[in-house]
Amino acid sequence: MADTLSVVTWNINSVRLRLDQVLRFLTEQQPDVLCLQETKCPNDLFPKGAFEKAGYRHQAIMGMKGYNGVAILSRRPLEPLSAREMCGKPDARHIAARIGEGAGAVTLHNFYVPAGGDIPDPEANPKFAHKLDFVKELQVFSEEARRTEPRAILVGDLNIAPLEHDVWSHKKLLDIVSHTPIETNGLMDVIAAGEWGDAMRLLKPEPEKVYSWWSYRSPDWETRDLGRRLDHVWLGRDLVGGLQSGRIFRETRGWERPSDHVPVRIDLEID
DNA sequence: ATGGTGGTTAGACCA
Repeated sequence: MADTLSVVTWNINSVRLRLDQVLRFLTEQQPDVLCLQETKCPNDLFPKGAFEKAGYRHQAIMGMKGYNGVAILSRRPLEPLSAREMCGKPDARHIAARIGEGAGAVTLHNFYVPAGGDIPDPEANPKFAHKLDFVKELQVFSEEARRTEPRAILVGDLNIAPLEHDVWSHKKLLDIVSHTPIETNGLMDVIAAGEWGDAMRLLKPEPEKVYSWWSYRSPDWETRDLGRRLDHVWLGRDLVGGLQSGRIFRETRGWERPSDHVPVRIDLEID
């Protein structure tokens, strides 16, 4: 019998400040699973009860004070898996869970890759060096996942727009952190190592422009449309064939006091 | 070449 799983990834940039927006989105769209990044919320202050009331009783959270933070909210039972300390730092950039049981189970990984600062030089900018180290570690992780977790899904704010049409101007952004060749090549190596299927690009191949983020610093984001695709859903090789549909909820960027990222959703047949 | 905006949390730090 066909079982469809809907998964959304959304960098919310403070889950407490935008709790009403998350609840509105969940009420309207009712995805099975919502993966959040940049919750900026210690675990003991996470608004668990509000999400439970909305039907998302099953939660795996990994937060810290002030920065970063990831969470998985689910209407289906989930088994929390151990969160990884990427680059040896306990900085709440990964969480994982298993959803479903037996042969139909999938493993879901939610990552928040470091943004990397402004200067695209690892010698001059330790934040960029950290980002490159993180991507290398993601490659090692993906090789392992390909061998041991073929029914895996990797989502998150990866802070890299890997393809030419993942940004508003490929040429103008080649020196801009998130689209430099060292980052985009690194991310393509991660995809190759995991044999991941890039779900949104399977549905909307190049040269269609696809964005999930618009800077706060650009006024008239909607008309100028200087976006980038920083948020990703990747499917392990045993899941790619089940991909049904996807959507990017661009309209949430126009909500009052929005996140600079918008939700990205995929619907997937898992058995 | 620069500065533009936003969140956390109380002066920077991060995006």
